[in-house]
Amino acid sequence: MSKSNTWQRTHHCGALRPQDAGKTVVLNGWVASRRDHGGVIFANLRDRWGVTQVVFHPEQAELIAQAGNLKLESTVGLRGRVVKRPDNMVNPNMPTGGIEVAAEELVVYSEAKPLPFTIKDPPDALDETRLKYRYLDLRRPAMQKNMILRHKAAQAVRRYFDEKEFLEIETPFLMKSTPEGARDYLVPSRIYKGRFYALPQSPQTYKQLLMVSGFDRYFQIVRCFRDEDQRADRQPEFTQIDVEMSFVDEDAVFGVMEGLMARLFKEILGKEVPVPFLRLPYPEAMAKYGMDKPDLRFGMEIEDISGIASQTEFQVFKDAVASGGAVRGFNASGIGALSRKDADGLAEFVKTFGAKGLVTLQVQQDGIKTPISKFVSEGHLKRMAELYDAKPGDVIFMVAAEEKTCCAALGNLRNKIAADHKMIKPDDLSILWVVDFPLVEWDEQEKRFVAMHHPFTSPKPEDVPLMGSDPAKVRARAYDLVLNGAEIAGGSIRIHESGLQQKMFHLLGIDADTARRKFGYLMDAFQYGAPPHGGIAFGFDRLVAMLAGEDSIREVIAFPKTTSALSLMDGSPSEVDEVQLRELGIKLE
RNA sequence: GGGGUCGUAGUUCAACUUGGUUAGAGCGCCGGCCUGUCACGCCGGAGGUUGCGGGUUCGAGCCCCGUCGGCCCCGCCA
Repeated sequence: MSKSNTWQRTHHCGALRPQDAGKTVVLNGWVASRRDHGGVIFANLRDRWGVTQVVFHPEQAELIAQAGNLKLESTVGLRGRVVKRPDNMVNPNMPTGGIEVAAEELVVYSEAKPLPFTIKDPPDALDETRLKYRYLDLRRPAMQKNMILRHKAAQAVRRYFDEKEFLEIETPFLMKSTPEGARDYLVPSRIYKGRFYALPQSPQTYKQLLMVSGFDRYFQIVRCFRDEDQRADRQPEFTQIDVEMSFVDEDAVFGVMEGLMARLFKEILGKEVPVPFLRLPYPEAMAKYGMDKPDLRFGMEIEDISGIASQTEFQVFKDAVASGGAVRGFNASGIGALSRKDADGLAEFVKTFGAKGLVTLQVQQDGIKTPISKFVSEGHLKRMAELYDAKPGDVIFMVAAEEKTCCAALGNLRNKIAADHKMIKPDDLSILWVVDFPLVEWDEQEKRFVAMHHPFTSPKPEDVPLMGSDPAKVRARAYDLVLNGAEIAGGSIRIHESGLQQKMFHLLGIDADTARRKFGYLMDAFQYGAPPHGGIAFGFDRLVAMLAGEDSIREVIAFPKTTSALSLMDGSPSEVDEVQLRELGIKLE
């Protein structure tokens, strides 16, 4: 059989069952394993559908010789007869374990060199090795499963929006660089030297313009680019489910998105998700959970005890309150005794969020054990314990700092304690809207207000008068969707009047000239009949990662980059020819 | 930009408290044996610029400085 001809398979490697016994079949696949017994030889053939055992019998000398030379991960074609295995040889761990294929003819399409690592789950290779040979890593069943799940989620999204009369419309990847937001990836223009396109951080302005065009109900599964530092859940390019609707308020957007989430969980995981979702105001989220993406799968709500704390003789507490900060904490109920080492570790942890230290109260049968007993009377300690409703076996964690630091330290500590003490049951689900975000926040470095969401987010109508007098108090018509403590979507009802948009730019310290130069097209568009509109964007990679039960979005992206934005496989970014640079009019320093 | 952690055979790891002879093991690879395994088994063998550069030392995988790279985190991410 010539190698140039690919045998056309009759079945894939996960298909055959005992009822197929007697059929002559052709399989194509990779040699996943080979077990040479000196006489009989077994091999497993793998493709993306499954694995099938092939058996070579010693009577066929030529075949046996071929099989004996089979290299792992070579691609082969195999013709043979399906044989039902005797009961004592059935492999119950394989879907195809009831049969094997007795080989009659074998062709090696491509012999594989020894692999840098074994194709198996979990991988026995480091991330670095996996990324360098990503095409091999993707052969692992777990990765294949993730890619299939991602595909299914994308198809479910498309079906859902299509049913709801949304239109999928593509928007440009080469667009105008905009101020605000993340650092842009720039693309030099060859025709106009010295000018640059930017890759979209999101199709935000385009989808708003599509609303002006009358394409009420738009969605797109679209790549976005942000040149910022990476994390387990952040890649330089990532995928959004981008959505926009006209003539809507928050309720209309929430309704459609809750339906989408329910559909995805049902189709992908077979799980029912109760709708509507809880709506938690931002100030409450910050006060109780210390963050705008709270995980409600466990309790340990944060309480402010600045009142009692300032009455104690503990200078750290008194100073914090006196200087306008707070003393807050939460009760890690039932975690039991805390070793010195654990306590030190947790203190180090909160320090990364700016806290100076961590105060612990260990409530025990015979009293309260705390490092601050020298400064705080027994009465005060008891009142604190009461305030946190603490019983023996509980540990109260407290941080004294300015409010922002209290939130960050305690909010993240709360998550860590829950994770460390395995407080989250596998099937628990926490899904909620966080609403009533501030429109802007003060940026100490830039000495100006910056948009908390983005500059096109509408303020609440009743708060518009405050834009001039007390901007920090203005609430936005913005919302985030939070799933198990991760922000998976964010959106808002937008500004659709050029006047209000100008006011917003003014508030952000963007002068009229700059606003016109950067966003003139949007403000112009709003003057020709703009519908009230709003929308949302999902982090599709994060969503898929959660559905797949993965901690890092790298596990659900076929070809991800490293935390330093390198592609270890193809070596990008790379230097380019001098000629290319000259054409673009670019000189390197 | 900052912090933590890691980098030793193709690969995953080890080499101890305190720098000291020839840097070890599993898997993989190569050779041999094996007719029912399914991570087959057994015997033997090859395989090393200890990421890279410099320094300290009689002597460095180990200590110091720099650099490159992986992962996690802070900042950043409208």
